[in-house]
Amino acid sequence: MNVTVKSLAEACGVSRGTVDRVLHNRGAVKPEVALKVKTLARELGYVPNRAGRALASYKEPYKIGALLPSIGNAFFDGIAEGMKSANDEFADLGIKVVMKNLQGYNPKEHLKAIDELLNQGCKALCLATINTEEIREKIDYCTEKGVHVILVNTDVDGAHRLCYVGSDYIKAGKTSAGLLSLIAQVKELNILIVTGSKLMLGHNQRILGFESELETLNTHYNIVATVECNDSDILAQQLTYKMLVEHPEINCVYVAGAGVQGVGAALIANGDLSILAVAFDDIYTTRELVKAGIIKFVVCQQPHRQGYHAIKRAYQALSGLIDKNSSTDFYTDTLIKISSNLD
Amino acid sequence: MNVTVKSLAEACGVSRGTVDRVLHNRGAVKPEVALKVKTLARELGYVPNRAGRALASYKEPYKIGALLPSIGNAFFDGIAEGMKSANDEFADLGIKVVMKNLQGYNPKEHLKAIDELLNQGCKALCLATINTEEIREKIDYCTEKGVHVILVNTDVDGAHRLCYVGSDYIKAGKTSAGLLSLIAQVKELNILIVTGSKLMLGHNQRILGFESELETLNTHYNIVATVECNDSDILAQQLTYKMLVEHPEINCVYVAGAGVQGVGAALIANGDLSILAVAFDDIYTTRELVKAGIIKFVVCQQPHRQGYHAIKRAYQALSGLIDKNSSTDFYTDTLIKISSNLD
DNA sequence: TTGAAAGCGCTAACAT
DNA sequence: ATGTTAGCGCTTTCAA
Repeated sequence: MNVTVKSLAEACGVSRGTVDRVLHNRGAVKPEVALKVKTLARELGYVPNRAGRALASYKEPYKIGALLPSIGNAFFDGIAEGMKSANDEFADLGIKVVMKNLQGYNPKEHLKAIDELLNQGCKALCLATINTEEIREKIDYCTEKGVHVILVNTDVDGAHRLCYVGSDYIKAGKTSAGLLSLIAQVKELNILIVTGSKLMLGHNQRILGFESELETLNTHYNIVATVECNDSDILAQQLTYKMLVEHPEINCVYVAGAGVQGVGAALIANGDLSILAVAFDDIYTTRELVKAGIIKFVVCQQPHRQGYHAIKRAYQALSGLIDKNSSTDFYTDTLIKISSNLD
Repeated sequence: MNVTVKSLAEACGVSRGTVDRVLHNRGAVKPEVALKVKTLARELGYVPNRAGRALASYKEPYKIGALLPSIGNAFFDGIAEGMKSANDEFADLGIKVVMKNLQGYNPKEHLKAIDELLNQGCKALCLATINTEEIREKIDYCTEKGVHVILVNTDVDGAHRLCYVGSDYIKAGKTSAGLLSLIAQVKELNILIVTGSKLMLGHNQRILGFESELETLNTHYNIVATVECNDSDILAQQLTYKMLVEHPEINCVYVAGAGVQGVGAALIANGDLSILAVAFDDIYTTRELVKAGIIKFVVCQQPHRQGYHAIKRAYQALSGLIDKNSSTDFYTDTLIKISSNLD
C-alpha cells in the first residue's frame, strides 16, 4: 500500500489538514511540526495521488497559461494543436489551458501577455518567447512566486525555469549536414546560408551544428555567403535570387529559419534543379517544395509533441509529481523527412 | 459543468447504482431502463471521469497483460521500457501491467501465455504475437469476453481487436527506397534483399513498400536475389557473404528484418565499402554499424513509444474513454537515422 | 496553530 | 430489479 496523506498524518501524529498545509507551504504550522512532516514525507516516499487531487480540485481547475507568437506563423499551429490535445486529455484531471496568441517578437507585448496570464490566475506557464533580459527577469519573478514556467520551442539563457521542451537545434544542424554529405555528389559544397535572424538562438545553433558536422565528416565545403531574411518569404526570395545570380558557383542552399517558400520561389526562378536545397520544419508550403524536388529534405522537430509535452509537464508540476530537481529538459526527436515519408 | 453519473441518474429518474450497472453491462436491470440510460448517456455526452474511477478502484487496480517475444531479441527492450514507463505513469490512476516474456514465435506457447494472462484476471491485453489462425481465434474470443485487445508492433490479419499500435511497414519500406534513391550514385541498383522470414507480414511489407517506391521514383534497379535468414545473425552472415562472392555486381544490400549484425560482418569480410547497405531499427549493434559507415542509414519505428502507447490505449479502454469506434490504429513515426542523429 | 468534516465522481457491497 | 451508502485520496472550509 502506498503512503497517503492519511497514513503520513498518522505517522507524524498530526491531522491530515496539517500535513496538507505543510505540503503546500501555506503556513500556519509550527516550524518544528512542518520539518517533521517534510522529512517523514521524504523518508516514507510520499507521492501525491493524482486521482485524489483531481477530484478535490474539480470545481476549480488549475489554470495553465500558454503563450505562442503564432499569429501569421503556420509553424506554431502544430504546437497549439498539441497543447489542445493535452488540454482535452488532462481536463478531467483538473486543469485548464488558457491560450494567448501573439504576432511576432515584441518584448513589450510578450511581457504584457505574461502579466495577463498571471492576472487570470495561472499557476503554471508554457511560453514560447524571446531571449531578452526583461523576459528573463519576468520568468525568474514567476518562478519566485511559485508559478511553474516551462519554456517551449525556444529557451531563454539563464532563466530560472522548470524545464525546456523543444528541439535540439545543434543536433538538427548536424543531422542536416550529415545527410547532405551523404547525398552530395560534388567535390565541394558551395553553400549559401539563408537564416531568419542572427538574433535567433535557434537559427544560430542550426548553423553552428551544421558547420561543425561538415567538419567532423571532412566534407569539403565553403560558405559563399550568409543572408538574413527576417523570416520573410519576400525578402528570402529577393536575397536568394540575387545571390544565385551573383555567385553561380553556389550548389547548395541551407535555409536555417523561416522564409522557405521564398527561397523555393527563387530556386524555381533560377531554374537549376541540381542545387541541393535543404531546410527545416514541415509546414504546408515547405512540404510542397519537398514533394516537387526543389528541396531535397527537411529536418523537423515534432511541434505537436512539443505542445503536448509542455502542457503535460505543467500538469505534472501542478500535481506535485515533478519539481526543479526531477524535471530534465525534454528534447524532441530530430526527424529527417524526404518526399517518401512526409506525413 | 460536465455530466456525471449523478446528474445522469437524475435525468433518467433512476439511482446511481442502476446507471452504473447499465454502463458496465453487469445485468440485473430492466431492458427498457437500460435502453433509456444508454441513449440518454449518449445524448447528454456522458464521459466517465478518470479521477473518480481511479479512486474507486484504487484497492484493486485493473490488470493489463502484456505479451512480448522479447527473450533474446534486443529490439523488444525498447517496447518493454515504454510499457514500464506507462505503467509507472498510470499506476496511480488504477492500473497495473503484468508482463509476459517469451522466446520466439511458437504458436502453442503464445496461446498458453495469453491464457495465463486471462487467468490472472487481466481485463486488457497488449500483444506482440503471430499471425496465425489459432491466435486470431483466441483474440476474437477475448474480445467477445469483454477483454480489450491491443496488438503491438505486428498486426494479426482480420482479428477483432481494439486497435493496432506499431510501425507502418509499407511506409518504412518506401522511405528506405526514397533515401536510397537520393544517395545512390550508380546507374543501376543491383540489390540483394536479406529478409528475416517470408512468413513475417512486416518484413514482406517492407519489401513491398521498398520496390513500389523505387518504381514510383523511376530508380533503375534489379533484385539480384532475396535470401531468408530467419532473423539469425549467423545465417545472415553466411548467406550474405556467399551472395556477395557469387554476384559481384551487387552494389546494394537491403536488410528487411533482423540479422543486421550478421550482414554487417559479411560486408566487412567482403571489404567493399561502396556497397550501399541499409536496414531497420536502431538496436545497439546496428548503431555501431551505422557509425562505422558500413550501413548508410536505418529506418526506425519508435519502439519505446509503441510500448507506452499500447498501455495507454489499454488504460483508456478500461476507463471507458475509448471503444471500438473511437479507437483508430496508431502508427508511430517513420524515422530516418544516420550517424549524425543516432541520439 | 491545529483538528474535524464535507465533498469531488465513481464503484461495489449491502439493503430493500 | 433497484436504491442507498460507504469510501477511495485530497483539498478546503469551518470550528476550536
